[in-house]
Amino acid sequence: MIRILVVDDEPQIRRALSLNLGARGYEVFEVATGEAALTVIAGEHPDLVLLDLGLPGMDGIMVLEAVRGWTKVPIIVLTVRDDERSKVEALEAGADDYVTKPFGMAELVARVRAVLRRNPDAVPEAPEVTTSAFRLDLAGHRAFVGAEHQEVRLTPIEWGIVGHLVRNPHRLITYRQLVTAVWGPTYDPDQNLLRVHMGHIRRKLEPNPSRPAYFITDPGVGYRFQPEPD
Amino acid sequence: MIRILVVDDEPQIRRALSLNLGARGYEVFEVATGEAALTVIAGEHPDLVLLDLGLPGMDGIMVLEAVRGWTKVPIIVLTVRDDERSKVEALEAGADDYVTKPFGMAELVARVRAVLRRNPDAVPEAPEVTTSAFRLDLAGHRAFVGAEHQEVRLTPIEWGIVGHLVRNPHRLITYRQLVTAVWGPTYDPDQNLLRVHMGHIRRKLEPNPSRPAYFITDPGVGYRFQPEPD
DNA sequence: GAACGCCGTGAAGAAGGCGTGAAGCCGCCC
DNA sequence: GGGCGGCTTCACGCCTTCTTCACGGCGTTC
Repeated sequence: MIRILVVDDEPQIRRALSLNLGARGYEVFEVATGEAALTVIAGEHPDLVLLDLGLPGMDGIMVLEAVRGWTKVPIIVLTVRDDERSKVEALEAGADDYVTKPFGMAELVARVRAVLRRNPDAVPEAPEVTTSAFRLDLAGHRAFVGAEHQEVRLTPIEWGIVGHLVRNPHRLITYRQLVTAVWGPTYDPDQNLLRVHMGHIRRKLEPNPSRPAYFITDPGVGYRFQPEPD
Repeated sequence: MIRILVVDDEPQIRRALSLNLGARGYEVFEVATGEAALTVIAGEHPDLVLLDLGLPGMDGIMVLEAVRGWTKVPIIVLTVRDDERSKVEALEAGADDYVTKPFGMAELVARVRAVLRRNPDAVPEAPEVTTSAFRLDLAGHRAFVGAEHQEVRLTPIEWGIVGHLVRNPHRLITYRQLVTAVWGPTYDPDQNLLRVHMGHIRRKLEPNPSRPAYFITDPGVGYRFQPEPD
């Protein structure tokens, strides 16, 4: 089921989009403000965002810029502004497509499909990771360790950290990248906080927590996930 | 017994379809308006819908769009309009097939069979879920618990929540997904509301409501249905 | 060898989420 | 009108989780 977030302050527009997209089999969420959009994008990981530019308070461009700091979710901008500058500004800020109101539903749906087609990896994300020590079900938030496949429970923050590392195997992830992925771009916690959580994660998943084999520290930079220990 | 809903405002057409399909062993319902069609589809869950486009008031396309928001029931459109645009419009709106009047009964029956063949999961959509603690008849909205198969009554909202969870076993469903599935994409209730309903559901279905074994909480994210406890 | 920086760990307080009982409200049926 | 069932909200207690702080280990640098 493909999940779409509609961000618009006009209820009748949200309604119309909801009905039409829902009729095409998409699961639709609606929010009216930029702030709420950020929350939902971070929490729900929708497959696509339809974003109105003319929002009260935090406007569409600000949402775009904030969001692009931590996710590549496809975003289609909807707006009444038809001038060249606005288009360039939105696309530069990271929008995937730009639709001016009023628009036909057929056109919008076609663009939605096009953008989703262009980002094929967005939907079928590999939800399972298996190593010789543990198995992670990213989508179902379940983790099993050892030969006995005993289930262990990770907390939401732990899932955030593990998920981000595991989705980028072998890649070095900096502290800041991890922090913005888990807590959002504004948060600036004690440097030690990440270490504490990593400690918890290792204790739950690593066969020998004091000698990490999968979640490797890169001193001074960040962490790295190694699918198979050397 | 495969159940077919006929939606047409002309009584003689309904009659003819009824007779012919009934003779082939299908169970046929008839309604004359789009509004009535929605009610019957929601309430009876027919296995297939024959939908006339030229309805008074709420027309066929509107019915299609409304229906596609919540069910994938196969729909064959019947109409006098033979132009390309109408066909595209109907198929885009979610129709499975398009038949122009006048049509032969043999052809229609063949198309009915073809559409049903194409949607094999539509008919045997497991309307029943059985665990060692309870049995749910999703289609009939009936629930039985314990070894004595005692019936318990769930409210509409409870059926909405349970149904959505149970149709996605093992999958983690976020709060927002559940809320949009039950109350619609606009609704943004007190976070606590879902917890209250989950409490009621657990008290009715779980053997030990204070230690849920089937309807599992994923703290900070949502809920998950586990068909068999570990 | 001492000082420093960085990392991991244990413990403890703070914060927040979750479930629950109770009460209000509303629509419906008797 | 009265009773009833269902939906929603509120307040509260519990428990998990998050966060902070202090400390020890280890390697590097001076």
